[in-house]
Parts: sequence; structure tokens; C-alpha cells
Amino acid sequence: MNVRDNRSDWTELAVPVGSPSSTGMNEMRPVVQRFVLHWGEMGARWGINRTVAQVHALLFLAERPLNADDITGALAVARSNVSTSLKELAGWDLVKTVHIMGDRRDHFETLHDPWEMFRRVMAERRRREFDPTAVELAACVAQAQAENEPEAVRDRLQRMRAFFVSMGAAHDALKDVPPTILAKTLSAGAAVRRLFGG
Amino acid sequence: MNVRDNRSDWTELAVPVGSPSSTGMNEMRPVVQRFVLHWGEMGARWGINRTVAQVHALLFLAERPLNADDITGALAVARSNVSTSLKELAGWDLVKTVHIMGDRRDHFETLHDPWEMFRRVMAERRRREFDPTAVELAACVAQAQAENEPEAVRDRLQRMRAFFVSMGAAHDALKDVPPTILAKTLSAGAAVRRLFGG
DNA sequence: CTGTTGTTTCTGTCTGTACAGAAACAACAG
DNA sequence: CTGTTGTTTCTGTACAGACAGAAACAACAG
Repeated sequence: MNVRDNRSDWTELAVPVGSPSSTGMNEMRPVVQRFVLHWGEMGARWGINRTVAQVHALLFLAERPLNADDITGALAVARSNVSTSLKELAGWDLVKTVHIMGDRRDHFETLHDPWEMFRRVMAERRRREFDPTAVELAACVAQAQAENEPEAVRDRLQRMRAFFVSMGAAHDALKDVPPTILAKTLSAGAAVRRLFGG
Repeated sequence: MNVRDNRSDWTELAVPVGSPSSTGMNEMRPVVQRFVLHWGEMGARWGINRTVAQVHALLFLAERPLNADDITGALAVARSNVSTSLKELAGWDLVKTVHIMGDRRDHFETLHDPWEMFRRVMAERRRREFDPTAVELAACVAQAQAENEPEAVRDRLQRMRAFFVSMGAAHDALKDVPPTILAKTLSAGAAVRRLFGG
């Protein structure tokens, strides 16, 4: 009994044909495919690996936790890449590993709440990119001072730094607001406008 | 008199050595270089072409409008790419062309207010990427309905769509708030927390 | 007209990244 | 032990994007 024969019958997101294609690929149904492809493109535009984003999209629509072979079959990518992508998603805190009784394989699932997803992605991007840039900016401000840069240069670096400080504060103020509150408050809109004197 | 001889003495951001290097390259001073390089990296991470981001960074620190040759000299990239990058930045509404008396060449300058920069980038990204995705999601929701996708799939697409609608509303509520107000309100933080019941 | 300036387009090249596929390895169940 | 599962690493390849440099072109000043 080899791996191919042992893969689970994964029909939830698959086209309901008689049997899987000879390639071992498990075709996704049209909407699923559409969403997965678009999500992949969007991710790529924002600096997320296309395949990683596709894996995420697939898990987002999956009705049950999928194992690596399910994903390999659906997306038709090498298993090694699925493994890497899952690890990457775990690094973003977007997937978790679950286990199913009687099955030794790892299964993966992702959040189904877009707000919570957004929150975690923001937190990670902040940690990885925003904070280091803020540090770099502070260093630039100091260096500009030390090296007697002209007033204008020092001023602009300082403004940029201040901007980063403010954005950091904004993130701090919002990062722990429960998604449901965020959604309601933002959807209403009026309160937000009022706060900002609109 | 060729182009090289005709280029302006561009010393504001340059290392104050006796003469420009034989390559025609105009070396930036350390802080400027540091900022330009870092900005380039950040841009690349967020899907902005590295060179485009570098041109932007250079203009951000420049004390006067620069012409294409200034930029070519400072960044040591081909003139054609500078031209393309400037056009790209113009497309983001981040640079404008200005003219200097007695000089036929175009000169370029960028905003010096990070808040306003941010506002414009957000507006553009929304137009280019967010809105189309929102449309796509609406289509996915409709298609999922039409093709009798399982409840779970329809529900998740719908949630994602709702998320995009809310984010759009949030952007609408904030996009026209004057940067100064935004900065003050966000920096304070307390009001924001209050609004969201923190 | 000629020289300057700027844009656009083309070609070739280079580089980084993604990726497949294989292999080695580790962990573990039975 | 053997077979399964999963991760990691390696090699080679393929592709997309970035880029330089040349060339053609347009606009315009003098």
C-alpha cells in the first residue's frame, strides 16, 4: 500500500467526478479554484509567497483539516513546498496542526475569522518589518545629528520617525481590540468620523 | 559641452569631496545612503520596486528638486530606469514635476509629510488592489450560491466579503481626515482606545 | 536647422526566487 | 526491526522581474 492509495478521499472541495485524475491531482471546484488563485495573486502583490497564500486560501475554505497530501493534490505543487509553506504559515500564526483519531498524519487548519487573521498578520508584519525600520529611523536621526547633516535632512528624518512612532501607537491602541468590536465600530463609521472631527 | 559637464553641482546630499568620481556617480553621504538603501528594502518587501523606492527616498531627503541626471548619478542606475521610476512615482501621486528658471530640464520633488504620503499610498493601493478583490469576492459569493456550494464554503466567502466591506468603510471614514488631525488623535491613543471600549 | 531634454521601446543579460524532485534524516508506531 | 510520516536539505531548472545600454522618437528652444 503506497502513499497514493493511502490518501484520504478528499471530496469536500473537489470536483465530484468518479475518480481522481491519473496525475493524482485533486481538482478543486470552480469557486474554490477561483478564490485560491486570486488569493495567491493578492498575496504575491503584498510580498507573500504565492504558494503560501494559495495554501492558506485552500485551508480557509476547507471544511475539515487537510493533511499535506490533500494540499499537494489540490494545488499540484511539490510536497516539499507544501511542507515549507505550512511552516511559513505557522510562522505567521495562521495555521495550527490538529490530529484526527486513527490517523497518524498531521492535519492543518486555519482561522475562519478574517478579522483575527488580519490582526495576526498585522502583528507579524509589525514585528518583522515595522519595528526594525523604526529602530533604523531612530538611528538615522541620531547619525544625522552626529554628522551635522543640514537642518532640512535632520527634520525630514525626524518627521518620518515621528510618523512611525504614531503608527506604532495606533497599532498598540487597536491590536487588542476584539475583532467583533472592531468590525462593529468600523462598519458603523459614524463614530470614527466623529472621533476625527469629520 | 556634453551632458556630464552640464549637470548641476549637486552637493546637498553628496559626499563633499573635491570632484565627482570618474564614473560620473555622485556619492551620497552616509546617512542618506543608509536611508535610501533601507527604504529600498522596505519597498521591495511591500511590493514596491526597489529602485522606485530608492528614488523616492532620495527625493524625500533632497533639499531641492532633483533632475533625472542628479538621480542617475546618485543611485547609479540607468537613466531609462530613472525615467520609468519617476513615472511610476507620479502614478502613485508621490512626486511632482517642477521647473527652475533658466533650466529647461524637469526637476522632481516629493512630499515631505509622511502622513500625506501614507494617505496617498493607501488610496492608490485601495484603488488598484483592494477594490478589485472586493469585487472578486462578491462574485465568489454569488458563484458559490449559484453552484450550490456547501454552507460552510458560502459562509466563509461571505465573512471575507463582509471583512472587505468593513475595511473599505474604515478607509472611507479616515481617508479624508487631515494628516495633522490623524497624527494628533492617533498619537494620543487614549481617545482611540475609548472609542473601541478599551 | 541644430542641440537639448525627456520618453519610450527594444534587446540582451543578470539575478533572485520559486519550485520540483530526490535524498537523507528523524521520529515514532506497531 | 519495518513501514509510515514529516522535515530538511540539496541540486538543478525554470521563470519573472529588474536592469543597462542603445536606439528611435517627440518636443521644443534658440
